[in-house]
Amino acid sequence: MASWLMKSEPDAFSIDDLKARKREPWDGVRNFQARNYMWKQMAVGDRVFFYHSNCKIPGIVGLANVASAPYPDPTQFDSSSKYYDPDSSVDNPRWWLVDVGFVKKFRRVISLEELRTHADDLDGMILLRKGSRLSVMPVSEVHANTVLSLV
DNA sequence: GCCAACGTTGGC
DNA sequence: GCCAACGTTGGC
Repeated sequence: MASWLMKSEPDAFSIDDLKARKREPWDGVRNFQARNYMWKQMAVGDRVFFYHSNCKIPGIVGLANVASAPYPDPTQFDSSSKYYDPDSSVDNPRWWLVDVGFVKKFRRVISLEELRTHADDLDGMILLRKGSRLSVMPVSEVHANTVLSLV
């Protein structure tokens, strides 16, 4: 089972929202690398670390899982959506997503600041790389276990 | 709100 | 194919 980290701005969609909704299509991703992870590499049941970005205390706030096979992001075909992509077509969709399912909310936030204090164990973690802006990224087994040990 | 870092676009 | 310009991300 692979592990992933997916970022969300809590003002837009938080771990509490996922808890309430149980499951959510991860729409709106418009970055090719992030899309490729969802499209080509994720498998149903994979672990997902849910990360709150662009907020007071950025950090990992809980666990989710990959709850569906990849399918075309419907928002790309919706001209009223801010994620509408006129260059995409139903026959040849450009953007793919998976559904994400709620697993658990951590009792506390494993903040970015805290993660940085474990630089030895988390060496090479994409999230911690300078300038990293990926919103969907793989997490190695070692890094995943380190994060879980902090919870 | 600032701004560094990055991805994407488009002119050439 | 280069690269400047632009828009976005996201920590601070």
